Amino acid sequence: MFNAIANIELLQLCETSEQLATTISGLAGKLGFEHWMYGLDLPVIDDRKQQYMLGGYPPEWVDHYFVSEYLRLDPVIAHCQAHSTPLLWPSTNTPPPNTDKRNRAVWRMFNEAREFGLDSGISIPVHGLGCRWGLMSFAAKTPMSSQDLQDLVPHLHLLAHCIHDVGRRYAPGVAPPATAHLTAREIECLHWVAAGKTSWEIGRLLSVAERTVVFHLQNATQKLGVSGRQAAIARAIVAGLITP
Amino acid sequence: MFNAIANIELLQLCETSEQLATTISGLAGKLGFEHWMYGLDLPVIDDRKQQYMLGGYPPEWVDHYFVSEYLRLDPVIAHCQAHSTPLLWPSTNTPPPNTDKRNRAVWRMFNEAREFGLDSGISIPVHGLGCRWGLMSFAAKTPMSSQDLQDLVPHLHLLAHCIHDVGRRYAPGVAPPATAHLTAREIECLHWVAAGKTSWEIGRLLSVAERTVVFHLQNATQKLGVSGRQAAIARAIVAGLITP
DNA sequence: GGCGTCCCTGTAAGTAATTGCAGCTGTAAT
DNA sequence: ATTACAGCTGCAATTACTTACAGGGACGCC
Repeated sequence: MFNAIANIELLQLCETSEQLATTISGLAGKLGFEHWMYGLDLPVIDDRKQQYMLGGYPPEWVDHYFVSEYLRLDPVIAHCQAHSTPLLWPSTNTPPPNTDKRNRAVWRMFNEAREFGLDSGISIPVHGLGCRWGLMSFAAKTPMSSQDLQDLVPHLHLLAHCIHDVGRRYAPGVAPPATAHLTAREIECLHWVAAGKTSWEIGRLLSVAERTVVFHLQNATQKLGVSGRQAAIARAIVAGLITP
Repeated sequence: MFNAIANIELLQLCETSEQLATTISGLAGKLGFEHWMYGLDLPVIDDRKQQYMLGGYPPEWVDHYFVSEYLRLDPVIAHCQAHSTPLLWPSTNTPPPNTDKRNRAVWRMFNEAREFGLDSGISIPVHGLGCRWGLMSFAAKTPMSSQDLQDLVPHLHLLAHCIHDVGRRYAPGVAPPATAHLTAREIECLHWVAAGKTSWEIGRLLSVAERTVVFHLQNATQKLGVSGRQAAIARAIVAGLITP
């Protein structure tokens, strides 16, 4: 029904954001979804500044979403940040959960979404190099059968990740990580410095002079193309050189 | 053929590493794969120290892999670190690529793997919260048809991510991020400090006194439960609070 | 009103990082 | 054998961060 490999190749061919959006719309439509959205670098603090978004929901819903500060409430966001598994949106027939204040707000949010033309839906977390994360959502205007939706899950999940692999190329910010070739010692020093150790302490740990640690960190900082130990830590982490 | 939701639930029920391994073996076997491996926190520098591995290949192959320092050569590793899409291992009938030195080494590696009982295979990158990444591989002793393998891709991809969601709970290291509630100002300051700015510069950017920036960073550091600005940066990044 | 939280600011002493200088060893490749 | 590079070390001056003292203003909530 759905050739994954062919789709990957189709997506890889896209050379602009617009081309990608058109291709995704075609694929999503074929699967029965009128709306889709790809979001990357979603901010924890609620402003629409540095995030990258593709595709879209009805503009009225997006506006309503932001003015209502749903970003902090939305369980989809929370799930996608912390998990890797797809999340099916609550369906209409689910009864409202018990009398928790937050739960009722969430319930209201999904009901409002339906009024804006977002009925059945699924969101897939996408995580990638450099601590970047985002999500890919598919939504249908009319209810879909639970069985149909479940059959689609694996394909949508794979599709989302293929889109992610292409889409993040066009997201602004985050310069190409340019995996600099750091030596083992440099990585070691960065690792400890990211753990909060001072140069002197690292010297003890590695059985070298404090000066030597400074030296390695200096070299690492230069290779990473940044200024300052702190920026070096950030770069090393997003480049996947250290895992603190 | 394969109920994704049921599998997720099956995996979520696992309460130990061993239980998880047994469940995965069952699922992988049902799909025709004798071997599978889940690896997390793969080190860039080649030692088997802090990584977490589940399942396994023939021990002889693993030993050979490490003594040959294939970790640096393996294209699967490189792909999984930088991408989110599955990678099918080169099949037997693929002719050896042109006369590149590295390519020939890679070719030799895959051929050796076949001799150890790893014929057809697929690797799926898994990325998750906190810059952790790893991969999930499935391998069959006997060649599988290209078509069969392609049909399985979406299911294996989803399965890998479900496994990842459960498996990383048992990986050592990395304490639960414990998403501390930082204020907007604190996050803002952390963001700039991760970019290499000094307190004074951030003060200019935010139009506040240098002292105030120090104050916010102090609070943030305390909330993150670490000591030192550098450790705070690392924590904030892996917790997804900032994206530098 | 009282309480909590966030935001803001000052002084001052102590500690750590940054940057410049100069020099040493060992190993691996050409 | 020369070159290149990784690893190692010392001294010194400047800049930046850490910590502990102390304080005020604005807002929302019960």
